[in-house]
Amino acid sequence: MEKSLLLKRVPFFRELGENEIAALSERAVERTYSKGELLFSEGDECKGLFVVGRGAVKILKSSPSGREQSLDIQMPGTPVAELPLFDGGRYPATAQCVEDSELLFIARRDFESLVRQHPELALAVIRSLGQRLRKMVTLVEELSLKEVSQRIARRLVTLAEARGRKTPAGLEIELPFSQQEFAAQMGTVRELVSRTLGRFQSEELIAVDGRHITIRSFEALEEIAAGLKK
Amino acid sequence: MEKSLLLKRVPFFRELGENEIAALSERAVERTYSKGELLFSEGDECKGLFVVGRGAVKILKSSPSGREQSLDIQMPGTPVAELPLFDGGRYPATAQCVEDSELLFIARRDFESLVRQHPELALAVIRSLGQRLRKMVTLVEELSLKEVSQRIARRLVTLAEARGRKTPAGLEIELPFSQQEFAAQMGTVRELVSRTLGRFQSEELIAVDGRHITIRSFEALEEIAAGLKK
DNA sequence: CTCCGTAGATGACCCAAGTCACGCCCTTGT
DNA sequence: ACAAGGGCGTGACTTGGGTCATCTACGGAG
Repeated sequence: MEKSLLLKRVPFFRELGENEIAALSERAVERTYSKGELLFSEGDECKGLFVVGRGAVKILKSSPSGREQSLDIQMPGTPVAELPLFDGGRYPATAQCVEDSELLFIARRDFESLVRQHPELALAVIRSLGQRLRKMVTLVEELSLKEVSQRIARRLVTLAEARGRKTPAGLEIELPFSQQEFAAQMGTVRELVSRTLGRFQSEELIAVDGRHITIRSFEALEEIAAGLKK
Repeated sequence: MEKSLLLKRVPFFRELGENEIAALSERAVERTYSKGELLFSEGDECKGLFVVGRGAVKILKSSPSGREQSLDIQMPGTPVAELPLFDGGRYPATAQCVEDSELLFIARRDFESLVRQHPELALAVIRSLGQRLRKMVTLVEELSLKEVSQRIARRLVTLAEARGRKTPAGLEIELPFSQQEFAAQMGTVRELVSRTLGRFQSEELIAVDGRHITIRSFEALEEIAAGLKK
């Protein structure tokens, strides 16, 4: 059984010993979803905790007119929905698989009794909520106070820092998602992303080839992100 | 000494017994600030936890151009800055007194040792972080997917629900802050707030008299907030 | 009483960004 | 091989909302 292997990868559960992990993986149920399927919808009652094993899960808000704001994308090893699990409320947003995915599901009561036995777990939950809160604060700041081109520049910069490969031509990065998805993360629409990347390219700040982007002037992007330059 | 009285009012510390409260209030330092003073700035290192005793503290982000996005306003009895206290990071935003205020300050190490002795406190922290996170998610949704008039209508509705007084003319509410501040909370500017309230008034949905607002058609406001109507 | 300083109202203007429409390319499935 | 659909590039247009500049009303200080 590899459930326990997955559980051990979750930063969340690092504090637990072998036997707790084993006990937990007894209780955990494996579920598979295909791309596009919903784990739950905003407003649903929270039945338990999900942990991403394979694939990816997007947390999102959507408007009646069909626009979508992505709040976060959970990759393998991350928990989904620890917030409502704790405060007993409903899911504040919708969760959708963006690829075919395998998840572990841990029923609410199982998780609760686990926390009672291991209060240290609460600290891990705090860390996790804290991270999310910081992300949301940053997002609010960008949506409210920054222009779209600034947000895009900022994103390119952070992507480059996180996983850029150095080459003679510059830092190379791979966009990990479609422009549509990129736009949803930045609170704008596909067209603007396309246009802005085009503009950056014509100004020779970047070179675009499909989802493959070479950064030719990291500094200029940083200035745009900071609002010092257009 | 009334420090302990204040501490007992904090939902946060409800779990503590008499002696812990007493011990904590020994350690807590009273500080007074005048209107406009900063408690700390975004990016500062976190020295400890504040608890609002009197007055009010605004948590905000601001842009170089001078615009301001208010994230939250803390009233008496609420803690400020429990997030960086826990994850050890820096303050994610700035805190400013919006009135002359008295606060308690609890040094980081004191709080930490308290949590070690009383792990239940962690659950209280989780509740508090959770609330904030929910607020931020809602804010992101509004900034990204709703128009300004929708946000304003929604706010009037929630204010009315929370503290509206029924009168023959309709529900009456008192705006608890200036239009400037109101705008900062909704991610817009003063002028738009003024104009929108004016429009609502001319459409006879509300009657405005200074900060005193009478809601004449609650339903219409709800429809606007939901985006069903302009 | 008068003088500021702050809060609010309002009109004129401008522009970022969202919408619509279309065309192109590439992949996938039949 | 072809059709169908998804992802992307682009031009044209509209508009919400932010900026600027006044003007007025009110309230406190001197």
